[in-house]
Amino acid sequence: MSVQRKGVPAVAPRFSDLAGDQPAWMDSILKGDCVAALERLPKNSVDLVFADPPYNLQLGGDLLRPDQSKVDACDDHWDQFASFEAYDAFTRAWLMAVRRVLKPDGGIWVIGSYHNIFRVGSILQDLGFWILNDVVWLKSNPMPNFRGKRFTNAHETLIWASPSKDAKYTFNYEALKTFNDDLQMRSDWHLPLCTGAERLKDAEGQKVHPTQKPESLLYRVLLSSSKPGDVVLDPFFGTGTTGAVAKKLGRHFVGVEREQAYIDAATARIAEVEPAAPASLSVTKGKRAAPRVPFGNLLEAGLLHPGATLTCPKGKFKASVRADGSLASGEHTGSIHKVGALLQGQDACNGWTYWHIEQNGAKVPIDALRQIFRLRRPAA
Amino acid sequence: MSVQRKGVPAVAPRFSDLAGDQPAWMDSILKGDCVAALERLPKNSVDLVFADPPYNLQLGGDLLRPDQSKVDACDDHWDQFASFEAYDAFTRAWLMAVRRVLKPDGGIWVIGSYHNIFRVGSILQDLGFWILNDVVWLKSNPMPNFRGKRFTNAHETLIWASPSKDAKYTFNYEALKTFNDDLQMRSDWHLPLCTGAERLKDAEGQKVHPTQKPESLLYRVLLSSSKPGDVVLDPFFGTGTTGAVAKKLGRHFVGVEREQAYIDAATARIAEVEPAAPASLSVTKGKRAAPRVPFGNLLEAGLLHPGATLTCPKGKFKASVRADGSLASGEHTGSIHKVGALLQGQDACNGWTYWHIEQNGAKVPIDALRQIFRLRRPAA
DNA sequence: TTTTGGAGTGAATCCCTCG
DNA sequence: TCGAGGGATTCACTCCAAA
Repeated sequence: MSVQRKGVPAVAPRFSDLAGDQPAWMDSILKGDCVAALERLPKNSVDLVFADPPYNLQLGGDLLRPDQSKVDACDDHWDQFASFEAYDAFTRAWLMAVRRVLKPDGGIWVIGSYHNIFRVGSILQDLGFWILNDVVWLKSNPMPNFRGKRFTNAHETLIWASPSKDAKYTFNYEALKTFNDDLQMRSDWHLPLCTGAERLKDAEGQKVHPTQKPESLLYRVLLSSSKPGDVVLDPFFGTGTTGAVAKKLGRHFVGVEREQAYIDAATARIAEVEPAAPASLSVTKGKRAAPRVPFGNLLEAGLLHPGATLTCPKGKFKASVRADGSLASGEHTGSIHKVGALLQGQDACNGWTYWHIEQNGAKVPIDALRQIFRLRRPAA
Repeated sequence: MSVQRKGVPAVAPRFSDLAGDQPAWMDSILKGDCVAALERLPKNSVDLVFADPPYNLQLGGDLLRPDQSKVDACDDHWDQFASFEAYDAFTRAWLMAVRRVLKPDGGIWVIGSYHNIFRVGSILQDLGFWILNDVVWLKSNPMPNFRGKRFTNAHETLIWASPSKDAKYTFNYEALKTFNDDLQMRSDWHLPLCTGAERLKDAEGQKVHPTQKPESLLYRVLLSSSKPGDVVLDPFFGTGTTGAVAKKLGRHFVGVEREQAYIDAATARIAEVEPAAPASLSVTKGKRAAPRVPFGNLLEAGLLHPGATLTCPKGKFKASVRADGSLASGEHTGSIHKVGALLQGQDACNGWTYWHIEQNGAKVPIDALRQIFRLRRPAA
C-alpha cells in the first residue's frame, strides 16, 4: 500500500457523521511542533490524551543480528536528546501544553520504555497529575535480545493519569469486565506488535514509521477511558493509529505531527476507516449508571405493601415495611440500608441485596423488585 | 511458626561453609538506618544489591471489601513521606550510599510500584547508573480492585542497572535460558505472591512483615545476575528473603534493617535455610493450560467487528456484537455466555460453541475464531 | 480417606449525589 | 464547600471444617 499521496492537505477532512458544528481543528492533524501547535486549541477542549513521545533511545553503534544483518533501529533525529536534562525540559513543556487543553475531568495516557518512562512518570507527578495505573503492554512477539546480554525486552509501560487527584475521570469498568470474560481487566495487557497488513509500508516496502503502535492497544485505551463523542488528542500523531481507532470507535481526534510524510500517511489511513455503527458503541454499564430508585417507589407501585415482612439472607433478622418506605426491626428504624447495617453491627449495608421477601415459596432479594420497577418505568 | 526468639543477636552467625576468613559484616544483618549502617562497609565490597525500599503509597482512608471486611493496608510509619521531594531526598541518599560499597562491575535491582518507581528510576539515571532492563513481576493472584474504579494492579516493576554505562556486569544468559525451557528469559516474570507456609507469621498468626517478597522472585534475581560466592547487599532487609535465597544459592549476604522484630524474624529464618542444590524451581514453572482468550480480544485483533451479527445454532436467536465484547439481543446485554444463557432461559451457556457467525455462506461457531486467534498468538 | 464448601487474604494512592 | 447518606464493589489461592 502506498501512502505517498501528493497534495493531501495537512488538515484531514472531518468526518461528518458524528456531529454538526465542529471547530476547524476537530478530526484534523495540526502540523508543527507539539507545544506551538497546541496553542491553537482552546483551553479545556480535550477529553483524553494519548501520547507516544520520543523514547530518547541511547543506542551506541549499529546493532547486528547473529547473521550480521543490521537491525533497523529507531535512530531518527527526533529521537535524539543531548542529555536527560534536555529530555526532561522537552517532556515538561509538552505536558504543560497538554494540561492546558485537557479538561479537568479528562485523562492522559503516555507510553514509553525504560529509557524514558521514569522521566515521564516523575514529571507527571511533579506537575500534579495523579497516576491511576501503570499498565504493561506485554508483547507476544518481541524482538529477541541478539547479544544475550540482557533479558528480552518484551514489554512497554503505559501510565494512565488524571489531571488532579480528585478528578472524576472516565473508566468504563463494566465494559472492560465484559470484554475480559466477566473478570476485572488487569494492569497487564498481552498484545502482539503491529506487523503484517496493519503495518504501514511505503512504495519501497519500508515501514513508514519506526514505532507504529498496534490498533489493539489503542482500542483498549479508548474503550476503557473515553466515551463516544469524546475528543482524543494525540500530540505525537505519527501515522495516526490513535485517529484511526478513534474514528472506528466514534470518538473525535486531534493530532499534532511535525513530519509531512507521517501526516500524509495518517490522513490516507484514517480516510479508509469505517466507523462502527453508533448502536454497537454503547457499552455495558454497571448499576451505578442505572437511575436511582427510592425504596418507597416500590410501595407506590404496589410491588410491596406496608406491613410486608423482609428477612436477611439467612433468615436471622426480620423487619417490617412501613408506609414511608422505612423499615422497623425491634428498636431499629430507618432506611433499608441503615437498619441492615445496625442489625449486623456494621457501618454500611446494601439494603437492596441484603433484604429478601418471600414470593411463591422462594426468597427473593428486593433488588429483583427494583429491576421490575425499572423495566416498567424506564428512565424514571 | 513462631519467629519470636528472645536473645537472638542483631548479627546473625555467619555460616562457615562458604569461605574461610570473612569480614565481620559478611552474612550478617546490620541494625540501623540504611545510610549510616552502610558506612560500616568498605568501598567496593558488594557484587549485587537488591533493594525493596518503601513505596510511599499515600493511602487515603480505610478500604472495605464488598463483604465489608477491612483491607489490611500497609500503613506503617516507615512508608510515610511528607512529599515527593522528601521521598526523592531519601532515595538519593540511600542510592549514593549503596553506590560507594558496590563494585564497579556489580549490579543493582530495585523493586517498586507506580507510586515510587518513576522517582527511583529517574534518580538512578541522574546518579549515572545505567539501566539494563526493567522487569515486570506479574502477580498470578493479585488483590482485586474492590471498588471497580481502576484496573487491577496486578504487577510490580523491577529495575536492573549497573553502576555505569560500560560496567562488565554479570548476566548468566545460558543459565536463564535453560531455566526457561531453552527460551531467552523475557522481561515479564509470572510469579505468585508470597502466601501460605512461606509467609512468616507471628505467634498470633499475624503476618510479620506487610510486604514480604516471594523467594521465587529473589531466586530469579540472584540466579540471573550474581555468581556463587558473590556478596549480595539488601539495604531494606525486612524479614530477609534476600538473605534466605542467597544462602540457598551459595551467595553471601549483608542486610541492613532498622526494626528489631524484623531482624529477629530474618535471623531465625535464615538459620533454618539449607544451602541446597537448586532443584526447587518447580514453583515457578506452572503448567500452561490452553490460554484463556477473552471474547473482546477477537475485536481488538480485527477477527470480528463491532456491529457483527451472531446467531444461535438453529438460527432462532440473533445478537449483535458491541464494542466492548458484549452482546445485545433485544433487552438482553452481557457477555457471550450470559446472553446465551438468558435467551435460552438457562443458568449457564458456553458462548463459544453456542454463537455462530456467517463466513462464506456457512455458519461457523465463534470458537473457530478463537482457535485462529490462538494460532496467531501462541502463549498469549 | 477423600471431597466440598466457607472463610480468610494479598504493597490499594478504590464513590457520588444531594441538600 | 462540606457533611450526610444511599448503595456499589472482588480474584486466585490457601486453609480448615464438615461431610
